[in-house]
Amino acid sequence: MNTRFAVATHILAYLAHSPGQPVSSDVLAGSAGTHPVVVRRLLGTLGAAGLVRSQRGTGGGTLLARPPADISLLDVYRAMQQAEPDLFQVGSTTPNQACDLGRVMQQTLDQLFGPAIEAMCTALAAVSVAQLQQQLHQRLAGRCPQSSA
Amino acid sequence: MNTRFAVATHILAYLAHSPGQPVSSDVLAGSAGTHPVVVRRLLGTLGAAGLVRSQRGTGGGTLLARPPADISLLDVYRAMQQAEPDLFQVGSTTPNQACDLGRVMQQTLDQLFGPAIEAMCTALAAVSVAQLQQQLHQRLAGRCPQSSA
DNA sequence: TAGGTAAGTAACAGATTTGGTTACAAATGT
DNA sequence: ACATTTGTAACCAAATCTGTTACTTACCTA
Repeated sequence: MNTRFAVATHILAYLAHSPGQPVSSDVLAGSAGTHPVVVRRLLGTLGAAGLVRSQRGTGGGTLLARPPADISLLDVYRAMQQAEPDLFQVGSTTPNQACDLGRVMQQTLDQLFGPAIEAMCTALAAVSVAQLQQQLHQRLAGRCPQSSA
Repeated sequence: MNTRFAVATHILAYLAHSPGQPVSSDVLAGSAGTHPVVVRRLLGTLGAAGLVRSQRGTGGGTLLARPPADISLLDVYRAMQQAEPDLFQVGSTTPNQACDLGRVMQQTLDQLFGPAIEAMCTALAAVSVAQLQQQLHQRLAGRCPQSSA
């Protein structure tokens, strides 16, 4: 998998830390260790999925469009998948269409992978950004409440 | 994901079709729609994981090292992961280590993803190559029992 | 033992993907 | 007006992936 999912989650967790306070792509990029444009690309995807809202101009930035408890990792997954459809997909073979075995292999694999992907989605749906933030807060053990990079 | 997992599964299903009968990488490549060397690469990985055995020379080829009922898709997954460790892994961010948030983000993400990956593994473990072959057989509805490409 | 067959493996090429970067237009507040 | 920040397009270097060639090693058979 690419880093997009992880970075997107990172961004959302950061935004959850500053409720009501727009955060610039510069700050987010600094925290996630990437480039502001990369962040803005991801924010575009997250915005299209209705997870964040952005404001241009002075004092602008991005904030969560919903309470962090209402955003699950599955939402993030779906948002990223919308932009890049084969994130968890089983890589398609190009089986020999002349061979019957090859011809039905792809659909059979897809069907068998269905439950596996579904199971993963269920697990992702069980985790909210609020929970993620809480986890982070626990690990931080009080210091560095939100800023510092 | 890359096509390796799918092709490897394809290969195993094909081998399950010809029990006790060594199949050459040429034949397997023909069925999977790829190059014999690609197949041999994958067979090397599968062999290292103890899923297949190969014989060189005339009449040689590869056959399953165990009954297809004793090989799960999780075995395949693990074999491929052995050779390429981050198949389903959550892509690692390179978060700003100066920021406390960045520092704990990676391990927190890993922990949260744990159950999701575990769920997927459980689902994969529930499907055996024998079941896969049976599925294929049903779809083929009788014609093309094993060869033809 | 000679020759053929097939696996094992290294090396390389072309295509694709990915993340980072620059550049610039559009919007928004001061 | 002017500074700030998002929104995008374009491009680059690096990595990755699949296919391919070439060659060695092992094994079987005539």
